[in-house]
Amino acid sequence: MKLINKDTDYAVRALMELSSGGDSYLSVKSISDKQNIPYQFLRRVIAPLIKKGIVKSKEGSEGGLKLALNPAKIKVIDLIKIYHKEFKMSECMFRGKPCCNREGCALRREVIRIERCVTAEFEKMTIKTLLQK
Amino acid sequence: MKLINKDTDYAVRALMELSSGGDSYLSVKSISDKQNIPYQFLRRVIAPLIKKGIVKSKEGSEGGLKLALNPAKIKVIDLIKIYHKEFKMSECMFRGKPCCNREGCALRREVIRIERCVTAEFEKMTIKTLLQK
DNA sequence: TTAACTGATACTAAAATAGTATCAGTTAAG
DNA sequence: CTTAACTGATACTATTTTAGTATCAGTTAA
Repeated sequence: MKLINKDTDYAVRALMELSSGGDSYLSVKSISDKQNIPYQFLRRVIAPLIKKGIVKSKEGSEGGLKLALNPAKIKVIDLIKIYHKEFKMSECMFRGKPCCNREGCALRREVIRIERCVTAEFEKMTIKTLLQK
Repeated sequence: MKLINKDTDYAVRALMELSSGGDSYLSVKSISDKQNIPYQFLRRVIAPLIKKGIVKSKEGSEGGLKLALNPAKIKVIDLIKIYHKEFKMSECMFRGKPCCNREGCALRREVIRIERCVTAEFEKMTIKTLLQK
């Protein structure tokens, strides 16, 4: 029943940390220390952000991370989608099989409506808007 | 990432079935057949509904279930709460320990706001409103 | 008496979630 | 030219949640 899992939570916090880091490279270690995030976990969380071009990395000593995008361009909905694969609260699926009741399901139609509203909220939410609060 | 789990889904469908059953007792077996719900699972799902006074049961042969409340009085939010214990999408907890970042967490504040909106929607939704769609 | 029911609960399996460990390769500085 | 401080990649474990099954007991109408 959680909209946000640890991956998304840690990603958001790391990105907020990077936002305040200016143009210099910050090491994953320093972020994990400051934000109290398990180091190895954070490294795994950050990997897809680098692949997606949200974060830039520099290898080697004195290396680290910095933002590749403006904080205003980094939407929370995109982060959620990265760590959930499919952002679908109404996906009545289990072991690949869609629920047999799908088509006529009144509850499902309502959940889809609510989901659209939640998605819209996370669409508006960016690292920048979070920093402003 | 699901707002509704199988327990809630099955409970809603069983309650809709009971709504159209008038004042007679319907057996769990007949509901599970009609709605394609695993029988033993459905029995376990229904147990708390009986305890909470949402459904009335009659034991023995020719026994079964019927609604104890008007469909308009049965809120989906209450069902969700029954099967999730705590309806809290923003509960940054793991193994009983609250996340150390709780107080200053901008993301959490926003998720709480969104949660209030989702809760309000499920508060308005009843078995009756679902039957009308 | 028995078949059709509910009450209660213990069990298993799979998936999601959270966290750890370890291999390798890169780079700046001494 | 070595070494310490980094990232890249991935394999592993543990815990919790979710979904489903099995079984023993008691109740009641025919």
